[in-house]
Amino acid sequence: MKSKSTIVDVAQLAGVSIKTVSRVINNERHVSGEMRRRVRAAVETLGFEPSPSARSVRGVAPQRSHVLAHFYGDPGGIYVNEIQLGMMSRARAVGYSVLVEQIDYESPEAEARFRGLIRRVRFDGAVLTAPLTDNPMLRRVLEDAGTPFVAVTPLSESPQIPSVGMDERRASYQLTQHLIAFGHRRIAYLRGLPNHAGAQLRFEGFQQAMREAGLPLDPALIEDGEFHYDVAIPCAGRLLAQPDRPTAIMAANDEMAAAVLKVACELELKLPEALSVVGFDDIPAAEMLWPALTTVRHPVHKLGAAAADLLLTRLLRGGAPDAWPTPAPHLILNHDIVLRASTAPVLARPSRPRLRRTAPS
Amino acid sequence: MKSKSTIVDVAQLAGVSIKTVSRVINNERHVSGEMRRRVRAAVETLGFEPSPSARSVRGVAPQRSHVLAHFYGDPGGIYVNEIQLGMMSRARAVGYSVLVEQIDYESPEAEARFRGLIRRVRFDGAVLTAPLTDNPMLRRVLEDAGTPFVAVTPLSESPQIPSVGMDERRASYQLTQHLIAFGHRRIAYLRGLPNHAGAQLRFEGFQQAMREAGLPLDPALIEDGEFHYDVAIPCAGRLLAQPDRPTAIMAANDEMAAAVLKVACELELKLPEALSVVGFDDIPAAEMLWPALTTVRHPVHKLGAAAADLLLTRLLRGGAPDAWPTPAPHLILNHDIVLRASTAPVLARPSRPRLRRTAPS
DNA sequence: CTGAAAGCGCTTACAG
DNA sequence: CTGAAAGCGCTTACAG
Repeated sequence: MKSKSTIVDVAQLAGVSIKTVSRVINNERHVSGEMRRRVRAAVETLGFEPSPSARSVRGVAPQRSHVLAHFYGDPGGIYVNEIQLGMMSRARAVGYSVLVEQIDYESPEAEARFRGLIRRVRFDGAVLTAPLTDNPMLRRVLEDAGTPFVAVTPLSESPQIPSVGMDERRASYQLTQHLIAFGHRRIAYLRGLPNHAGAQLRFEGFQQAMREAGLPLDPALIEDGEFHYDVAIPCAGRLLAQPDRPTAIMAANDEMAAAVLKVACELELKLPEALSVVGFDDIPAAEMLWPALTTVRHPVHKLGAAAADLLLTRLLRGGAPDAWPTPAPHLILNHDIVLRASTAPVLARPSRPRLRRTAPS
Repeated sequence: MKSKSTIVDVAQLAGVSIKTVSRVINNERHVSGEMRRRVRAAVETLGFEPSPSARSVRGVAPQRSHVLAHFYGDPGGIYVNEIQLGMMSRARAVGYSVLVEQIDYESPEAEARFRGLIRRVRFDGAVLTAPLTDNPMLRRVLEDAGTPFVAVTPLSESPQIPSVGMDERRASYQLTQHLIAFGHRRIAYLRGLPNHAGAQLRFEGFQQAMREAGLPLDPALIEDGEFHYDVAIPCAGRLLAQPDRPTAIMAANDEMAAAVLKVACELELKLPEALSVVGFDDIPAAEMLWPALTTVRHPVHKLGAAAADLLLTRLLRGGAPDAWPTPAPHLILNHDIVLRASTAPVLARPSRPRLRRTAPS
């Protein structure tokens, strides 16, 4: 209800031409201090705000929306929120905001929806997180629109697309070594969903550490927990029901590790002496669990910030909105191994009578 | 890189005037089927898309952004994400997107920032969550801008502002009754931050149930955990170190309840026999804890959806973007009490020798 | 350094 | 039902 005045009003009040007003508004050079001052004053008293629409009718850069989008695939939970917070931490400093959108990437109408979205709400750049990062449709649509984007993924999938991630394989390798150093030899593994690039890398890190230590990879000790608590519960049950049960269980994420702890508590195992458990990510619950979970701190917040940084430096570079350098930057952020109470040296277990063998499922 | 064609191109191809094209685009009446068909065909072949900027230079409705904003104050975590998901579930069906912004409401430059935000990124409506809901500055700025907003809060703070919430007092009351029904008489309470409207209501519900049961409110059994896990740890420690320690502890949220469980596990109390614990909210960790936490399911997702609904029905009503009805709607959504393993009937405890009294801190 | 003119792509009156 | 004209608020050439 405020901005009713136009450039003409300002020009009249300042006693100059509208062109001069335009020059001042756009901070062009070749304006005398006197003129500039007069125009500024007029703008102030009238509370004049240039109409964005009118400005962009004519050529002019397609007008920045000052919005960065975050697209993600699965419900995501805390992970999504941390990425956003990381993005915001950088965005707000330069006057940008963050828009979030869950993409139903498997739906047949996904492309039409997404094209509609990109036309309707203008955003200057986008961050994609797994499992969206390797979706060809999204890439194509974003490229068509000339919207730069950054992938949050451990894999540098394309030299054209910048990405940020952590070394998931190495982290998993280190965590496995930690268990091995504690004397564990029968170590079980709970895998995640294969559509997440990290799932494969984490498993590889585990395998590598086991191999290097000369430890066997018993297929009976590998389960697929799909990254979900509920799915991991029966997996943990099977693992711990084995006659020669593992002394340690490594889960590809904290949710599944939580499932292992739950089952172990229900079996009244004494933790961590009777069973060491490790997870991955360091979700808020990790510390709250009993015992507190040893895990890898996934620098999710930093990943969001780094992705936003990449986008913003390109967007704010002024000129050349052209393209990323080739090869596009691929950032690997540091992680921490968080040692808590859920891991302990393996105990020399008194040999016990073999239980009846459970049928493999 | 697509939409290069203008209304003139379309008019030429279709062999009509630009005015006719304009009419078809805007679905005006008084256009013959023939004309309409020809124009449609031309639009199709040219891939014509009217320029939003050009349309809005002239009068025309200020142009909807099709964006709903969610403003929140504290980091928020999973709560924030659930609100967003709820909002999205309604927004996407009608072509709206969700923008999120954390507001540093205590900063002195908050107002300037917020005014900048509201001018820069256009959003058609906003959802505010605690502790932002009763912030006068935000309200004023939004009202100045004529942007409708809905508060997510258990309190109907103003007849002008629509809100959605749950009956936090009643839920807390019910949960306390559950403990009392299990025979608990010494029930401790962990309070939350007073800047959250729910904190007070939850405490009132607890007090009411205690009073009605004729149970005393021992000040030594009330601690302030500030809704945070870390802060609640020492509180729980003090509570459980008392010579005549409580048989049940009620926490104003799940995070604090998790802290109680952690301390209890460390003291090697047998749960839930030796101590019943309840929380509030039903965060994802609630189920993962040992023992699984009895709590109130806060319908956060539904609150987000309901808030978005309120906004969208007003925005989509077409005409009259005027105002909310008076009094503005105040929706109370149902909650569930989730009974899990962390509560059990009180055990007749063998009287034990009094420990040395710990000094009140 | 300053300004009068033309034009951006579309819509609003106003005629037919 | 259709169209030629004028105009939205601003910017881009082009002169002074």
